[in-house]
Amino acid sequence: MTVYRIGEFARIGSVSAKTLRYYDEIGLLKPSRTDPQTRYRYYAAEQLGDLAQITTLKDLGLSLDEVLRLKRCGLHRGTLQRVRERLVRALARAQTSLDQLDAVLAGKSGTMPVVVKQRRAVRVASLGDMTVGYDEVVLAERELLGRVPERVRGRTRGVLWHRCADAGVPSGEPFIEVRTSERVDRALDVKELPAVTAACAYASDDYEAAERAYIAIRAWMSVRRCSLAGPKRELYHDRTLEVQFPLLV
Amino acid sequence: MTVYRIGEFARIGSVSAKTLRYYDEIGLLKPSRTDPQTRYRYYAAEQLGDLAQITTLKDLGLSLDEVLRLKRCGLHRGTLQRVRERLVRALARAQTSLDQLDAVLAGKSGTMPVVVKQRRAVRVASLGDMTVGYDEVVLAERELLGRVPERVRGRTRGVLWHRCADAGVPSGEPFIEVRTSERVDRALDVKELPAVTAACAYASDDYEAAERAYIAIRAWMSVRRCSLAGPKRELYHDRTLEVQFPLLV
DNA sequence: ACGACCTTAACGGTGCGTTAAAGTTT
DNA sequence: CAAACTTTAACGCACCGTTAAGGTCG
Repeated sequence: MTVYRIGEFARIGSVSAKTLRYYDEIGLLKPSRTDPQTRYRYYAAEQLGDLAQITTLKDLGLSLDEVLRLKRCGLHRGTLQRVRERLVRALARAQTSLDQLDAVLAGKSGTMPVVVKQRRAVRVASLGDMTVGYDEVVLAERELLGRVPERVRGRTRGVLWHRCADAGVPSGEPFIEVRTSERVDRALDVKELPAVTAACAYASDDYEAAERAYIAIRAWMSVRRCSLAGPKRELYHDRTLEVQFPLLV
Repeated sequence: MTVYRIGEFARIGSVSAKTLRYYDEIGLLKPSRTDPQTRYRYYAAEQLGDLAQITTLKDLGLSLDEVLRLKRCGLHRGTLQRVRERLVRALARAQTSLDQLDAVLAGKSGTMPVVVKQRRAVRVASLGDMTVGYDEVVLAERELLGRVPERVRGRTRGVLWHRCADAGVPSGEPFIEVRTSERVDRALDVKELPAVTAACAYASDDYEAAERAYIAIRAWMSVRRCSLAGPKRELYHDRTLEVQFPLLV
């Protein structure tokens, strides 16, 4: 019986000696014999197959821990299915990232960052659904602020756009967060802004920047091939505007 | 000017407070103000855009270090190209891994592990090109061994298959590694086995196992859509057989 | 006896998550 | 005053790469 010391076995198996020591340590691949005197590890040729098994599974994206469990329990169908799902997700992610990046490289660098965020539901007060021009929305905002005293306000406020400027007369509904514990002016409409997954971009509080944010999100969505799931939102964080496009899950 | 403490800024930006502290620590995103007394971090709303920038780049697969460099040097074309290449590779890898896994899930689990290895060039001696039947190869091996004394031999030996059994009469050429420093029987053919990238599988030294290894590699190659680049090799590691199919880069 | 090998031990790197103990703000 | 926040510090994670200081093999 020929045996191999760690270095040669590593060369044949195309891994490092350190890797083999590590696999020994975690019980993934024990040398067929270890000299108790010198602690030298000796491997048998048959273990090349085991090592190949490990490296292929690892290359498929399994963690060493999963490989270990598979080794103990036999090749389990369910585990492989889970791995498959991970791979599918990784594939999709890589694909959209690539499309995304290509869009950035193609469009002359004028793009703004777009991020996906989960937003929780928020209890808000508004003047009720209203169709108005752009300027009227600004006035409505002011009126709303006047009707909601400081101690009732949350920190979130903004506008729900039921219809955008590009579809004729814009229709916006200013809102402001209110604390759940507080009573509010009965003339106001109090409702729950539903939780959403949204594509978001940030802009300083001028018209041009906001326009660029809208363009960026639309471009982003066309690359991702996803569609709108509700009225767009604008949120004011101090003087910074957060534009949100709700997405279908 | 409204300012945000780390917790709220983190919630708005959809990251953890710990992440923000880390970004501060590595100089990626410093809070607009830090109270020197309490060391509390205070963020400004405008920084939401910077944070979004960071998270999008990170989601594209850049390391924080790369994001940092981009921030310092401006969005550099070359860097984005490198990222693109990484993404393309990741995509290809995920795709083939998935195909690979699906093949395993489809074929009734009888598959053997196949791994890709780089093999260095090896100086070998052989009896020269020969067309022979399977049994004759075994005899030729014995003769070759007889002609190469122990002290000249390397550890690698095996057979080059110039033509396989499935293409009529098999044609194999046994070889054995020889040390570069030594002279060899002048009747023998001494040459360099070129370095290759090969798909490898391991089998115990019986005919059936070897056959399964061949089948496994062929299936693997058809999934990967890659083709053969030279004669197949069989290497003996003690009583274990390593089957190698050289691949086009 | 020499060089090429092997051993253990310890630190490093990524990008934070997760306590823990203590101070701050509302 | 208590609750909800913040701070630093330190360890942990996966998977080894990389020294360093010392024994072993051919």
